[in-house]
Formats: sequence, structure tokens, C-alpha cells
Amino acid sequence: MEPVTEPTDLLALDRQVCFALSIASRSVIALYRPLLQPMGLTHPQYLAMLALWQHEPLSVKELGELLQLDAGTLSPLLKRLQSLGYVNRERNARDERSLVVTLTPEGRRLRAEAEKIPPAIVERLGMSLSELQDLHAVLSRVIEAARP
Amino acid sequence: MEPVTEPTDLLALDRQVCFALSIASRSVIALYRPLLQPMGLTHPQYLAMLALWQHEPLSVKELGELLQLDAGTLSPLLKRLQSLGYVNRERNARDERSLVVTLTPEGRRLRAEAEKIPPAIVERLGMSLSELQDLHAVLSRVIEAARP
DNA sequence: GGCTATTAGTTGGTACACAAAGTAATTTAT
DNA sequence: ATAAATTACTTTGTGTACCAACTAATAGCC
Repeated sequence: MEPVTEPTDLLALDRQVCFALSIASRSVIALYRPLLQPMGLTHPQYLAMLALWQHEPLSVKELGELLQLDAGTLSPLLKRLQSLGYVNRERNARDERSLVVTLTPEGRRLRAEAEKIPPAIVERLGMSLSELQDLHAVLSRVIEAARP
Repeated sequence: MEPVTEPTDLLALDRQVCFALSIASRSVIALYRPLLQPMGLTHPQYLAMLALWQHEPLSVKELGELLQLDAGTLSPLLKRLQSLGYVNRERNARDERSLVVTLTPEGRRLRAEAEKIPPAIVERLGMSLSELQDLHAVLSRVIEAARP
């Protein structure tokens, strides 16, 4: 019987970048889970909060551009953030189609808590900052390269 | 008004590795979508097929270890692969708890089609092989570092 | 001004991903 | 040999992701 995986096997699972990307993404998100749980946030919700802490107020459309998510994903996510008491959702008086998403005082307060997270993750990963910067740089290249 | 994002802002969206990881993963998967669609596969299903082409037969447990997915995710995914006619699912005669997942002739045939995908993706990304290898290496480090 | 096209969000459908509860088969410990 | 613990998988519930269809509001065009 010939070897199942030849040296040149293009389809070998362990050499697929897309496979490594999926697993790395899920693995790192899993590290956030216990840290986010006390705030009641999922990882995508945390990313939305990051965007709001930095750029509030934001419309659903703007948030979608920042997070590269479509409105169909964000719409229910924002409702959950609202029912958690972290954001307000109201129509834009100048353009009733548009939704203005803002932070509640509670949502703003959460920022101080959230600031503990990045260092905790870096510590948990135990990778050097320069390596993480490298990673960030390559990922940015990939994101740019994959842009439609 | 003070600048929204200070140079040292730990929470700036665009410097979060987890954010770049999520988007890169979703962006790359999006490149696969049009290539997988003719075969009727989603990206997670494609990864399961990769694992099977390389290691068939596999139990749900083994597949879960390879793909780092739990049985609750794989169970319905495999049923869909079965209804597509690509895999068989039958109980292991030696241990009735265990499911033996094998490829159908149709599933095995699909491999030839699938071999066109990796080069097409690499071409579409337009990144050098060495850069992709770097990426794969860093991602492997991250996956290892994040292991529980 | 009124018709058309575009835009912003919402809703519903499919498919993960993960946690937790449930089931049936097998191991282990007594 | 049997009760208890473990294991492999299934099922259910929640929350994304993405697509497509839909609604309502605005912008463009004549």
C-alpha cells in the first residue's frame, strides 16, 4: 500500500493555511471566553464594544465596515448588547433609515474592566510581543490580499 | 476634545490580534466559498473531507481531534456529508458506541476536483509561498500556545 | 412634484461552534 | 458478576455568519 500522504500532497490537512487560520482563530477566541464571561459578552460582542469605545457613535453600516460583518449579523448582536444594558439603539433624526448606536454609562464603565483583557491574553499565550506584532502584520497582509 | 485613540490605547480595535485573526479567517474562508460551492461543500465540510481523504476511516472522536471540533458540531456536519453522498456512517462492530466514517466512491472521486483548490487560493491571494509558510508557522505557534 | 433607484436595517433560513443534558455501550472496580 | 464510572455520540439551546427577501426612508431624475 502506498503511503497515504506523499511529500507533495497538496491536500494534507496539516499544511493548509486555511485550516491553521480557523483553528488559531477559534483557539484564541476560546482564551477570551472565561475573561468575557463575567461581563456577559461573547467575543464578537466584545469586538463591537471595542469599536464603540473607540468610535462611538456608530451606525450599523459603519460598525459593519469596521468589523467586516453584514447588517444581518450585527442587527441581533446589537439588540443583545442593548438588552445587556451596554448600548442604546435609536434612529437618526436626520435620516430615519440609519440607526445610531451609542454606549450607555454602563457600557462606558465596562471599558475599564476590558482594559485588563489584552495583557491577560498576551500573558496566557506566552508569546513575545515582537512575535505577536509579526503575526498581526502577516494577518493584515492576508486580510488585504483577500479583499474582494 | 482629546484624541479618541491614544498611542498607547490597549483596546484600539486595529491592534488586536484576535480581531485580525477573526477577520483573516473569515476572509480566507470567503475565498473558498465560490470554489467549494460547485461541490456543495461548506468550508468546515471541506476540512472534514481533507481529514478523511488523508486518514479514512475515522471515528467522530478522531475527526474531532484532527479538526479540533467537538462531537456536537461534527455529528450534524457528517449527516450532511452523508446526505450529499460523500460519506458513509455506520457503527463500529467492535464497539457499538463508535461511528465509522468512510468515504463513498463519490466522496473519493471528489478528491481530484479538490486538488485544484489550494493552488487557486494561493494564486488568488497573490502572496509568496515563503510568506504563506511563515504565516503557517506563526499560526502553529499560536495554536500550540493557546492549547489548554 | 412624483416616480424610480438606492440605501439602511430587519427578518428568516441554513450551517457552524460550543456548552450542557441525555442515551447507550463498554470498562472498571468491587 | 454486577454496580458504578467512563466513553462515544446525539440532541437541544444560544449566538454568530452569511445569504436572500423584505420594508421603509431618502436621493436622483424627469
